[in-house]
Amino acid sequence: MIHELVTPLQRQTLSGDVYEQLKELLMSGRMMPGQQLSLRSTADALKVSVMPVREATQRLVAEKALEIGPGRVIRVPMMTVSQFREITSIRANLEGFATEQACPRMNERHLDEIETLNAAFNDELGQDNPDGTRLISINKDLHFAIYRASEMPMLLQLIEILWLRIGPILNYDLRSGSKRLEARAISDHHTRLVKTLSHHGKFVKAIKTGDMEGAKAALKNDIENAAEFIISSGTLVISD
Amino acid sequence: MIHELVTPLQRQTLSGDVYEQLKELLMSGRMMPGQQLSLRSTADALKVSVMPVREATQRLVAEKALEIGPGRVIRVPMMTVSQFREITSIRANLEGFATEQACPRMNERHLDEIETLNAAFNDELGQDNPDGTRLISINKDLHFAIYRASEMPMLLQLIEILWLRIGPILNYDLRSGSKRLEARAISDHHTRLVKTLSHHGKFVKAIKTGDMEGAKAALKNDIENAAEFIISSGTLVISD
DNA sequence: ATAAATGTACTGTGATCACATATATAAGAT
DNA sequence: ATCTTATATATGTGATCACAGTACATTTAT
Repeated sequence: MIHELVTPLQRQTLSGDVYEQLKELLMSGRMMPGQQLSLRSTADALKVSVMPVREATQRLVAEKALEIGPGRVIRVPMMTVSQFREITSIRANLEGFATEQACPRMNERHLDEIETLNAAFNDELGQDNPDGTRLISINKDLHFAIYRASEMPMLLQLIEILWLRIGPILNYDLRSGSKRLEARAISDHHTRLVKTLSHHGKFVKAIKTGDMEGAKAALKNDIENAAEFIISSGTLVISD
Repeated sequence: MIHELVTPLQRQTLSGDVYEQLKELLMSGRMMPGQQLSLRSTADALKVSVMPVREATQRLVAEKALEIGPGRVIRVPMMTVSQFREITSIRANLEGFATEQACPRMNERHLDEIETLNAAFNDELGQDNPDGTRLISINKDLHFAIYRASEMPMLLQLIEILWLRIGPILNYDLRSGSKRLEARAISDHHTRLVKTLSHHGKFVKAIKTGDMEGAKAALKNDIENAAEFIISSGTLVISD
């Protein structure tokens, strides 16, 4: 029978689709901090009514992935250094906890997935001109593959909220950095990025050998080094 | 001119007000797990249009404080034992972290506020018939007074999401418990509750003396004992 | 008497219109 | 030329209507 072959095609709500799209835009850094977005224009761009866009944006505002400025303008939030430090601190704790919970629950499928992602990451890293956006995308998938092994959906949701907030920062830095620095500095930029991100090697290794404490330590190193890199690059707002 | 005398009346959005109201209803346990709510009826009850109620409920659904069941019915979620255990585990970690961060930032004002709340809590506890709802309310204020001292608004928001989910469970147990048990068992019920909640004594004491590790330990004790009490009371869903 | 069909009253979702307000543009006066 | 004022444009918010479902009771046919 056909009925059992085709996808149930249970159509999500339009609001949900719009939310997912905007979320992806934010996490992949296609929107830069401070950028405004209007309900009607994005509704036109997405070929939907304003209604779904309203609900999606309101949800993102609730998650602090967007904010309403003076005059009720909707924009992607700027981030101060202290705010960034706070999130980094929370991440080190929460994602460390997730790693700790994930380790004893690791099975073959998890390890295969992680290994594949790690290989893809190193492949991209070996290219002459590594695609920063792609690196960050794989980076995200790698982290969440580990956290998902903890079998704690609620914990995962909390971590996602944090990533949603730092997503724009990560990629904005990456993109604006390429333009801001002259050619010479760019390679330096990349060198530092590579050095920062390559901590994953130790991280993944620790995960695979079941070294829980080692994995936690490597993860915190990863998070804090990346944060230090972002802060020193000067893309954040100084005022508090 | 009158204009400068009257309250600025900068009215928040109606959606925001409705959200706050529903949030309060949920956290104070006025709605029981499984209870449905319709947009139009609650809109009528609140004397507003369905529009604000829609946005408020959607936000609560996003925070998993409400859920959409089959037929797209909106209801306050049931909670399985494993889900409850997960949240308890996350809470012990996250609120422990908040306490750790709060301790070195404690000043006189914080300590005064905490002391006042602690006194109110013990007063209510000393009554013949302690008001369970009030106890839980003070309990919540006490915890958040401490967490707020951490000066980490983002961390606070994450913890609030967790409390929003367990709020209904806490109070539902308290209310249905009084009816479910016969008179004799009720006093036993209360005795256990008192014993469980009175861990606060040690908790507050540790906070005031700046004993960070002691405070963390007392807090985890508090959370885990309360959780054990809830689980053993049998109000949670067994199926997973 | 039982079961199938139908109707009715709900549900959330999406589109469209009305409104108050803020921002930018342009016209006017000094 | 510059500052003020007025108009126009665009913004989010809220209300209302239309629609596609679902649950349940009533009715009808077997």
